[in-house]
Amino acid sequence: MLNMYHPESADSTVCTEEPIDFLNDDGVSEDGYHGEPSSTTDGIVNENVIYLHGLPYDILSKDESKHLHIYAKSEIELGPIPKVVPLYANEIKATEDFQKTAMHKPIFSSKQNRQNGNIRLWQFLLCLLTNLKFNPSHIKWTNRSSGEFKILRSKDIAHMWGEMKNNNRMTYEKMSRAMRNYYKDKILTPVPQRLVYKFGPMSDGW
DNA sequence: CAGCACTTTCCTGTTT
DNA sequence: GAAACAGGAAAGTGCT
Repeated sequence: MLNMYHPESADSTVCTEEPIDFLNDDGVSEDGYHGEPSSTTDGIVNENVIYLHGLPYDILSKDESKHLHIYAKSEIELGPIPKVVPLYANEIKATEDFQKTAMHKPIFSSKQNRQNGNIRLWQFLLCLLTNLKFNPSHIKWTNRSSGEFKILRSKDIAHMWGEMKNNNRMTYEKMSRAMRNYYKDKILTPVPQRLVYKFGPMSDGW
């Protein structure tokens, strides 16, 4: 997978008005880029979509000078999404500097999140959302700017959560109960659609 | 060991 | 009927 963008132009508010140019350092092949991304870095998923900071952008066109013209989908805004994210749940656990590199730091700095060093369920979900290994195949934003997301592969995600906690008895039934506990504290807010949740005012980092 | 935060487990009932 | 959703209640886990 190729890194396709200039960090200095991709960092903040790419977006809705003007097309942004991205240079392909290795050249753009005639047949485009297909198939699954093979690394944690952002890049072109297929001829129509590029990921930046874990978020999808439509590729409008590419020109002879190896520039891509992209637009964010209308509901998407670029936030402070980390560039470096872990690939797998067990890798998250094994990575000692997870808190420094994988997650945006406000997630771990707010008051209600620093009781202990364990990752919380909502942080785990946010991590999956910022990782193109799982977004959009397992979990995806349904409204990026409002923090609304949908779980697509409930069994797999529950299993990964269990893996994370060394608990092979975890199910979506039980994981979703833990998610509903968040409603009271406004870490998540309910959305009246199956498998759709939304980050609330007491969560951050998204 | 105690107390606390955060689940996890179980359960009954409801909704999609 | 299966899969999700809703919460109450109690037990378990990891930390300070």
